[in-house]
Amino acid sequence: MDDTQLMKGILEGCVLSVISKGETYGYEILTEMEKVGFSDLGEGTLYPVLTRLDKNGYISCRKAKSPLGPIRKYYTITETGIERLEGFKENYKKITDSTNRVLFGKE
Amino acid sequence: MDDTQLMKGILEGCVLSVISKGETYGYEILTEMEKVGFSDLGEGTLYPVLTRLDKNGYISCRKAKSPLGPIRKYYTITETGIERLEGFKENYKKITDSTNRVLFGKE
DNA sequence: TTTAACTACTTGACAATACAAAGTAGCTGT
DNA sequence: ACAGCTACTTTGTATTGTCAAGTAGTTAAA
Repeated sequence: MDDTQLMKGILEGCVLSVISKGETYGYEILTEMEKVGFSDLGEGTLYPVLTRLDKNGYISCRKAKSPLGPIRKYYTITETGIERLEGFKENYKKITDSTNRVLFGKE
Repeated sequence: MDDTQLMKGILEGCVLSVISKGETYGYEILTEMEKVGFSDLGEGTLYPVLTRLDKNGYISCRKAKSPLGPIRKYYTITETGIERLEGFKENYKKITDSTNRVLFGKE
């Protein structure tokens, strides 16, 4: 009924894209995502994505102390991650092209 | 790992959109969807969507004999379905706008 | 010093849904 | 009789976004 399903799969690509722009950590990604429009992205949504991306080898992780607050986990995109991101972008384009055609009749 | 997740939620909106253009039935929707680019959409994917849309009152159903093959179930969009489709379109735009911003840096 | 507010990450349970696979069944042409 | 097409059903599985609650460090106000 709600559109939470629309987020599926999209989120992973977006997070990977944010990380591809330079080393960053969870909390910062969270604010970055909010800035571009994913306004009510919860921590319980984001952090599992990071864990998954790490486990799949798309990003690598390093721990470091924060100047304020608890320890941070800094993430960097890997080679495989870059490939994955490219693949994702292509697929995303293909699917949204089809969708736009159906929804709005655009070419 | 694969991009099957990207379909989540999108499919429902697309199918609803196809039905909104005029009374139709499952098999025809399947070919229509393939025509616009959802090329390997299986029956086991589409039919549950139709059942769900019907159960939620977004479409209504009527059975009729087919000139060739077994009985067809013809679907029409309802008032609620039209509203749902409008809501979906808005939400879809919002999310893809955000996504495009992250992925391609577009405005 | 206690309290709140902010930073920062973790974990468990839950609901949705795309897809594969297999099955049922009617019709047509060879 | 059989293949091939039309047409819908059902069962099972894996993935993943979200909610809720918890842990924990820092700083500043009360």
